[in-house]
Amino acid sequence: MQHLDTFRLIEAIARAGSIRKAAEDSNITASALNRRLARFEREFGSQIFERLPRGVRLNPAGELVLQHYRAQRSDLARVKSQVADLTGVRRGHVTIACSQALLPFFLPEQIAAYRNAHPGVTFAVNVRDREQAEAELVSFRSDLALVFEPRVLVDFQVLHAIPQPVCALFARDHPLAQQPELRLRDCLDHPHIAPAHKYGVRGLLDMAAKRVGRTVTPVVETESFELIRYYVMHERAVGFQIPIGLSAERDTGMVFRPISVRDMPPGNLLLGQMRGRVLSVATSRFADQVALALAEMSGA
Amino acid sequence: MQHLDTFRLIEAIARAGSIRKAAEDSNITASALNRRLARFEREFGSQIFERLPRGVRLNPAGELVLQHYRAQRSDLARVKSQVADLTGVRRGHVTIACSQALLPFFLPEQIAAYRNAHPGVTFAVNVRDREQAEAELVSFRSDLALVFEPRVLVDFQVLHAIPQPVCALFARDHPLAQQPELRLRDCLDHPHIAPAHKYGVRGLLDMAAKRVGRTVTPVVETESFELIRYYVMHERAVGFQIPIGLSAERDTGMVFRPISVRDMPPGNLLLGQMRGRVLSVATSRFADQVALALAEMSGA
DNA sequence: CGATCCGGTGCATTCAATGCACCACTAAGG
DNA sequence: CCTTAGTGGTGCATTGAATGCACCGGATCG
Repeated sequence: MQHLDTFRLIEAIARAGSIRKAAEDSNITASALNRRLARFEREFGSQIFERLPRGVRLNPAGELVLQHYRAQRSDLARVKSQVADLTGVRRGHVTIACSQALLPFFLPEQIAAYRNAHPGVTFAVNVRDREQAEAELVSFRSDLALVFEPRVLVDFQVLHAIPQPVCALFARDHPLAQQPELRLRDCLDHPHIAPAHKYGVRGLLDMAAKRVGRTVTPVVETESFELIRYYVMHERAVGFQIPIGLSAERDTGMVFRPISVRDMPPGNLLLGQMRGRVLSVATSRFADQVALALAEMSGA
Repeated sequence: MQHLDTFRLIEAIARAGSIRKAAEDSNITASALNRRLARFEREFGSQIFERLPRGVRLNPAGELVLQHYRAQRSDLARVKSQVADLTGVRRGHVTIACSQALLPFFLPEQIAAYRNAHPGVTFAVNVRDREQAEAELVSFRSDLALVFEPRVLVDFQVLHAIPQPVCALFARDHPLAQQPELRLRDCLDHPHIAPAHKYGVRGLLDMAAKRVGRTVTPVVETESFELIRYYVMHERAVGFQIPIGLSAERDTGMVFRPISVRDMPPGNLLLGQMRGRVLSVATSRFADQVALALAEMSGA
């Protein structure tokens, strides 16, 4: 696998922007690395880096090469996983890029359930906003993405989708807890804590507020939904999150209720992979399990 | 590219069925080859050959590995082709598996036209029956297939299809040349020369004959459509072929006419590739050109 | 039972990959 | 305008992985 080693070095050069820095990062001499690159370019038949006075930078050919090797590496992992499956040993590794909402309840439960059945399978969970998640898939850094209301859909192949209404959350003794139906204007009339604009929940809130001639003016704006969940217990404020990121049993003292569909259509939580890619056995089975769990959830 | 070299050797072992034979074919010692294989299996993490008393044979894991590397090699070729495209040099190589009907007129014309525009692109044309053609695509030995009435359609992604009625051909002074509409029974009443059963033309003939209670009883049965074309000039016999394999201008002294659709539905000539594969720039453009030519042909 | 094939292994050799020292060059920065 | 600290690239000695040779143990076939 000498070959993939060279590719790892090429990736390091692209990342560092300089042969010498990359050499240092990779614990080899710059000369050796320089030669590896030169040899690769000679054998490949064309330069893949532009030589700049202050370093090097991938040229378009290099971008293609990088993409090719990432795909190859991922496919090799899939083959290994399938082989492991053949030999009876259920091993594998699953990398997931997901929205924050999945972190507290859904994913831990799903991963634990899967690992209970297949202890040989390991996981990596990367928290990413919806734009980053798709980039992760395209560069093969993640196998699956589970995100709320992703923006771009090129190269994102949807494996499963369930609707998730935006919910308002507040302390149990908050006046809104008495309301039979929760309207958006009521939430906005109270002090509220909202996620940053890059998140899908905020996008839906902004859009819905605009439609009724209001704006979202949070007293606290944050990138952390965890903060939102805990904050509403301290100030008598209204937070926002989708149901999958909430649990009535676990967060006692807090209640959450969906905002009326008259004000806001539900958003979509999407499970997806890179379009056209063949997933490893473990990843594929885990995706099946997650899809099933999502289906049961939206059915119930 | 040390790595792809090892894979070439593994392919040689799989082909030869024995390390020693493969070593001889590859001009290295059996010991070196044995070690390469051992090292690969060690690094890969599992054996890919069963060791038999009289040699070795790929195990299921090996089949997967082979498939993976073939895909990888093909994808690397695509990347190289795209890079060549970037650097302005239009180079590339296109491998086609095709039915015999394409050989005399259609493909030479198409290839010559393409090479006239892009002299850097080279071609390989493999004559294959319809079953072999699909196998060629799956194993990445060919990039495109252009075949008449392929049987299996798994993994065969159709890029373009045109109908082709089976035609009867005979000498200009053959009695059938007077007939206003050509019926199947008339052809079968005369001595006829027909292709072997594995060909689509024969399949359609057999089926149509059965429907009218007749059988195809050729005086000459052959695997060569070239023989058929020339034979009808020597004996007063009826041959069969699809229009794309025939030319009124070029084969003077011979005429051909479609068999009435009342007796036989036209078959399909399909241009296809391996499902899901990304073709090289040259291959993709050539496929576009061929599809266009086919469209014009069926339109006219 | 001998001949012949097979995959696998210890040992000496060789050649490609590496590290070191150094060159030429450029962009900043007094 | 010169210094300095970066950069990519190169000649040379060294080393270690891949190779070839000779050989082993075992299975099949005539």
